[in-house]
Order: sequence, then C-alpha cells, then structure tokens
Amino acid sequence: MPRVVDRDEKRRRILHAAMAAFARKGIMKTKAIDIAQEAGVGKGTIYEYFRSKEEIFVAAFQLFFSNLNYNIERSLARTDDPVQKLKIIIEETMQGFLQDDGKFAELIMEFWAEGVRTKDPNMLGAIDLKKLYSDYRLFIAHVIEEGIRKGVFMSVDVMVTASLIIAALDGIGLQWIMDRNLFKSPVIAGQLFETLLEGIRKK
Amino acid sequence: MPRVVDRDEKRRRILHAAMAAFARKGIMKTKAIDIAQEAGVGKGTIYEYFRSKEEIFVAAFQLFFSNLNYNIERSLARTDDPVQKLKIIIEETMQGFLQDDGKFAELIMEFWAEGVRTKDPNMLGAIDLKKLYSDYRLFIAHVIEEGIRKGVFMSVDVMVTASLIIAALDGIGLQWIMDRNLFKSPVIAGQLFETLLEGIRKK
Amino acid sequence: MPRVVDRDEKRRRILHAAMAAFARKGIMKTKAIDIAQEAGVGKGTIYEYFRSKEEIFVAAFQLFFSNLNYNIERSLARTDDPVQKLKIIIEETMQGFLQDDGKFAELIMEFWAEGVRTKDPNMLGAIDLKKLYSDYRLFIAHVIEEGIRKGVFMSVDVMVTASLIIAALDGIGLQWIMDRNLFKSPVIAGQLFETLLEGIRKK
Amino acid sequence: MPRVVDRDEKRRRILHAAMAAFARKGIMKTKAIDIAQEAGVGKGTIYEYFRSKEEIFVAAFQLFFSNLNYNIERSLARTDDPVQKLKIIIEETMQGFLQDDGKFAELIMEFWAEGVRTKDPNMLGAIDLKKLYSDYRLFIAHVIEEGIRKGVFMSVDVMVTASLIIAALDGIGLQWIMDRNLFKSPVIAGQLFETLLEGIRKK
DNA sequence: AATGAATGAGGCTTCATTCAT
DNA sequence: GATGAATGAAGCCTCATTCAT
Repeated sequence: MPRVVDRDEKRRRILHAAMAAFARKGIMKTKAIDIAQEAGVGKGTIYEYFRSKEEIFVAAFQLFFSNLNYNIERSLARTDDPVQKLKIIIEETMQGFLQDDGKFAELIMEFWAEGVRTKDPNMLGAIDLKKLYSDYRLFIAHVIEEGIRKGVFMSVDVMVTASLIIAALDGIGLQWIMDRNLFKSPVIAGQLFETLLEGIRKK
Repeated sequence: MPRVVDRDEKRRRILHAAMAAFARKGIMKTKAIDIAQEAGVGKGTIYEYFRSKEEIFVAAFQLFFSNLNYNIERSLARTDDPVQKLKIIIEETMQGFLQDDGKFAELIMEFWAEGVRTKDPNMLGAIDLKKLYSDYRLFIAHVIEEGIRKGVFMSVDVMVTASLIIAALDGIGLQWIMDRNLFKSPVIAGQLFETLLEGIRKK
Repeated sequence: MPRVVDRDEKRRRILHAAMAAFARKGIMKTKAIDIAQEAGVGKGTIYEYFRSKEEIFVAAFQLFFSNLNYNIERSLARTDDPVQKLKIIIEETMQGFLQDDGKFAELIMEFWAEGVRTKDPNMLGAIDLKKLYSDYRLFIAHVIEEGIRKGVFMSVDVMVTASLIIAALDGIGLQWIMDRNLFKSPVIAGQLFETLLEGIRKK
Repeated sequence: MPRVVDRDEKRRRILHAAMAAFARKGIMKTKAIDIAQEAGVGKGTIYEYFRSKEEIFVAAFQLFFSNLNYNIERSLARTDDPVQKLKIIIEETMQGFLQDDGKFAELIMEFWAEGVRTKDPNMLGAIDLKKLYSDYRLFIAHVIEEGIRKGVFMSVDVMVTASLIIAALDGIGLQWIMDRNLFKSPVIAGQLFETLLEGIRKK
C-alpha cells in the first residue's frame, strides 16, 4: 500500500523535473540524463515510470493543461457575474504563464511548438492543441454570451471576441518570455482586462 | 567551364527549402536530408552553400525577420498619418503570418521556440529575438508617441501599449496556426485594429 | 546496483585494442568500429571511456612512451656503470620495439608519422615528439658524459653521439618492421652495442 | 605532338604538388583539393591525369625511390673503390633525406608508414617496401663483400652490416625530421661514415 | 582539355533505450 | 526497485570522385 504512494510521488517528481528541463532547454534538447539529474534519480529509473521520452512529454502536456483548467474552474466557482468571470479567466491564465518566474511560459512555448506540428493521429488523441484551444474558446465564448444575455456586454461576435482574448493572453505570455521586465504581472493583467473589456462592455 | 550555376539563387533555393521544412516538421526534427530532398539536391550539396545546419537556421531567421521589416518599412513610406501607420504595421505583420497558407506562422513559431532559449553569446549576435522584439516595440512606440503628439491618440503608456499591440498580433498568429478557419485575415485584421484603436484613440 | 565494471580496466582494454588496431591498420585508417570490434565492445561504448578518437590516440601515445620510459628507468636502477647503462638503454629500447612480435614497432611508426606533423599547440602539450626525443637524447648524453668523466669513454661530442645511438636504434626498429627475419633481437642488440661502443670506447 | 609533352609535364606538376602536400600534411590528411591548389589546377583536373588518390600515392612512391636509386647509381659510376662506394651511398642517401629542407624526409616517413602496413597483394606489386629495402640491403652487402674481397674491410657479416648501415641512415633521417637543428648534413654524414667504417675497416 | 558543382558513401559522435546486477 | 553500463540506430558533416559545361 505505501508503495503505491511512493511510485506516484516519484513519477510526479520525474515529471516535474522533465517539465523544468523542457522549459529550460527545450524538449528536443532535453536529454534523458538531464531529466534524471534534475529529478535526482538514475537514468534508468526514468524508464521504470515512463515508457519513453514521448510519454513524458505527453504527460507533461496533459498535466500542464489540466492544471490550468482546474485552476480556472475552481476560481470561477466563486462568482456568477460574467464580468468577474472574464476577469478570473484572464487572471488565472496570466497566472499560469507567470508563475515560477515564467518557467511555465517557456514550457507552454514548447507545447505550442511541439503541439502545432503534431499531425500524427495517434498523438492527436493525447495532445490535441487545436481541440484544447477550441474548447477554451468555446468556454470563453459562453461567458461572453452569458454577459450579452445579461446585458453587461455589447452584442459582439462571441467567437471572434473569445479568440481575441485568448490571442491577447497568449501574446502577452510570449512577450513576457522575451523580456521579463516588460511589465509586472498584476498591473498588466489589470490594464489588459480593462482594454479588452472596453471593447465589449456595454456603455 | 564547369557547370554554371547562379550560386546565390541556389543558396536561396536551399534556404527556402529549409524554411519550408522547418515550418512543416520543426527545426530540430528537420534533418539535413529533409532539406536536401525539399530543395531537390543531394545531401552534400547543402554543405556547398552552408557551413552547417545552424548556419541555415540563422540565415532563415534573419531572412524571415528582415523580410518582415522590409515589408513594413516599404509600406510605411506611403503615409504620415499615425493612425494609418498603425494600421499598416498591423496589416503587414498579419500578412507576414498569413501568407503562404500560414506556413510562415508555423515558421515564426519555430523561431520563437528556438530563439527564446538562445543564450549563447555567439548566437545572440545572429539571432537575438529579445532585441528584435525590443526594436519592434520601440518602433511602434514611436508611432504611438507621434500620434499622441499630433493629438490623434490618447496619452497612454506608449511602451505598454506597443507591447499589447505586438502581443495581440503574435497571439492572433498563434491562434491562426492552431485553427486556420478561425478568421479570415482581412476581417480580423480590421476588427483587431478597431479594437486596439478604440483603446487609445482620442474621443 | 547497476552492472559492475572496473572502469579503469575497461578503459585499458579499449586503449590496448586501439593500439593493436593502430599498429595493424594505421591510425587514420583505424575506424571507431575497428577499435570497438577489437575490444569486443559496442561502438558507443568507446565513447563512454574516451571523449573522441583523438583522445584515444593521445592516450595511446602517452602510454607507449611512458611505458618505454618506465622500463628503461627501472632497469637502469640496477647499475652505476656507464657502459652497462648504455647497454641497458639499448636493450630496453630494442625490447620496446620487438616485444609482441613487433606490434609495437609498427605502432611507434604510426606515432612518428602522426607526431612529426603535429604542430597544433593544443596537441603539442599532449604529444610532443620533438620534446620526447630531445629529452631522450639528453638522457643518453648524460650517460655518455658520465662515462667520459669516469674515463671509460673517449671524449666525443656527447649530443651527436647520443643522436647517433638513437638514430641507430630507431633505424634498426624500422628495418625490423620491414623484415622480421632480418635479425634476432639479442644477437643484433649485442652486435649493435659493440659497434656503437667501438666508436666511443676508450682504447 | 606538343600536347604529349604538355600532358607529361602537367602530370609531373600534379605529382610533385601531391608529394609536397603529402610531406606537409600526411597522406591521409591530404585532400584532393589540397593537391589541386598546390598544383594550381582545378580539382577535377587531377582525375584527368590520375585515376585516383591511390594512384597518385603509388606514383609518388615510385618516383621517390627510383630517383634515389638513379642518383646513387649515377654517382657510383665514378669509382671502383669500395670505401668510396660506401661513402657515396651514404652521402646520396642522406642527400635524399635532406634535400629541400627535409621535405623529403617527411615524405619518406609517410611512405614508411603507408608502405609498412600494405599487405594487399595488388598493392604490393606497386609499393613493396620490403622488397625495396631488401634490394637495397643486398646492394650494400655486395659493396661490402667487394671490400672484404679486396682486403679493405674486415670479414664482417655482410648482411647484418648492410642492415646496420641502412638502419643508421634511416634513423638519422628520422632524427633530422624531429629536429632540423640537430646536425648539419655534411658534418654528420662525415662523422657517420667514419663511425660506420670504423667498425668494419681493416686495421 | 579543364573545371568546379554535385553527390552519396562513409566516418564520428550522440543519445534513447535496454538490461545485468 | 534502482541504477548506470552498454549499445546501435541515426544524424551531421567530409571528401573522393563524377560529370555537365
């Protein structure tokens, strides 16, 4: 029984080590030995917990996005106001990028690059970036729709607006990766939110 | 009296083949033989025109961004109106992403991923993404500043605003890569422009 | 708990395999796979013990000459008589050539050929044939000088004489490589010694 | 008709260029392009005059040794005295090594290294170092024999003595390669001759 | 006849994965 | 279960040779 916990914990440790290494050196340039060293285990141990490097990548990908999802959904439970919801979505997404000194922004960059060119149907079951974003868009679109219905947002094209919001968020993450000193997370998030809302808020 | 070839032209051919392959498979997964096949030459021929795979990458990087720059500057020559200038910058950047059925958007994704983690000082002379974006930001900031001086824009924080514009543009490029059908280039560019301007335009 | 091996021993095994291959096929014509096969290991294993082929070459070079040195110095400890010392030097040097059915004579031939044209300062730290021979000459010169002082040798030019002795030894090694049946080691060494001594012995 | 002379001359030019390059960089490290540049012709031109790099090597080998032979035999025609003959052989051999600032000594080093490991019967017809030296030994042995018959040399073992003479000559060449400043050619040749003769001259 | 552009075989080296301990 | 020693597939690059001009 205690063994089971051990295994899970170690698997998680290796996975996090891999994510850190991916963020630092890029997926392709991260060698098995790098992950092992980062995790503080032997090179062979990795293969006791993952079948291959690809499996680690997939696990990292899924962990990252399910975490993001989890955080957003958890926060959203606190309110019913579409304006607040949008604010939460924006803040949590930014949080996802900026936490850990931007390590995760570099990681998501890897996921983008790797995910974008994944066309192998076998892989698509595991890492379908297109679907992820599609769901994400839909999710935001629903919030906007709700806002329109409740009369707090103007009657914009919800899908395009949702797309623009995501675009802005990802774009800011990208900028942040290039230059950490560009803006302080809370400030910019606030500004961004105002700017975005400005475009759709009913006046 | 040996075979006569336009070496510049052939170098360009190989370079474009490499860019196509980079966009399709990713830089790291693109093998020398892939480039050769794409260019329709033998594996060894590549090395008659480039010293190494890295040199090809650098050349591609530079070609891509200098093209982008060239296009923007050429278009800007047509006007003095800051509003028009901003519009041109946005349109040309989008154009850079969307041309060739989005091939270049995938390419820039590669450059982001590769460029972001380039810290080797030797490389930084050749592919300094941070500096490129810094220059780009500054450039847009100047346009905004000009607009403020001329009284057409509100007195916003020019650097943050410039950053947001770039973020939006890159973010949209990113969205576009994930889903080609998301929006038609002219429509979205127009909408985006309006949205962005809305935030800074003097009312 | 992983496979237990004596890494030093294995490194030595690979090194000796390399030396055998060098002697048989020449350094440049010896491929990594040849060394691997000779050592009975996989191609990749070589690189667990040596950084590169060049490092193997350097290690072989140094091992060869330090062995030669060690043998000579060990034997010299047995006597104080300059005549005996010279005899020992000659015999040990010949021994170095002739042992292992002349394999080492072929190896030294390779070291000569490779070492002679080494001008790269980085390499010269590791394989400076000129210095090696210079030291060797000096060493023999001291013995002759001692002999002159003690009145057993004629007052010859010690450096030139030392050079001639080395020349004779190396030359004989060379002849031996060309034709194993030319002379039996002990016989020729004795004759050589007498001939050389004849020229400098005080009569 | 004049074309024939042209071709021979050009072939010779390429051959000499190859020899210079071989001496400077070693045979294996000499690339086709090196020879072409040294000869001042295009890379392809080499193959108009030689079937392969190996053929160049063989031609160089043969040219070198036939030249040596030719020089010795021509000089020997001047005398009937065995002592003089031996002197001529020694001087001409040294000359072979030392001419052109020792370039040929480095070349012969290459021939030794390359020739020693040639076991391929096809090659042995063209570059049989063993036979060359065997002939050379026999030739010197005859001179010594003649000297013994005429009563000017002691009754030594002619083959061993011949071997020692060659060994001394080659060994000195070797020393010379390592350190050009070791001895001045004429001086050393004279000394060597005296030393060698001392051992066999009838007293 | 002369050339250098083109090429692919081949060599060095890396590294994901296996496996003996 | 954990490990690192072992390995060979695979990738980059070189260069002898060919060949179109």
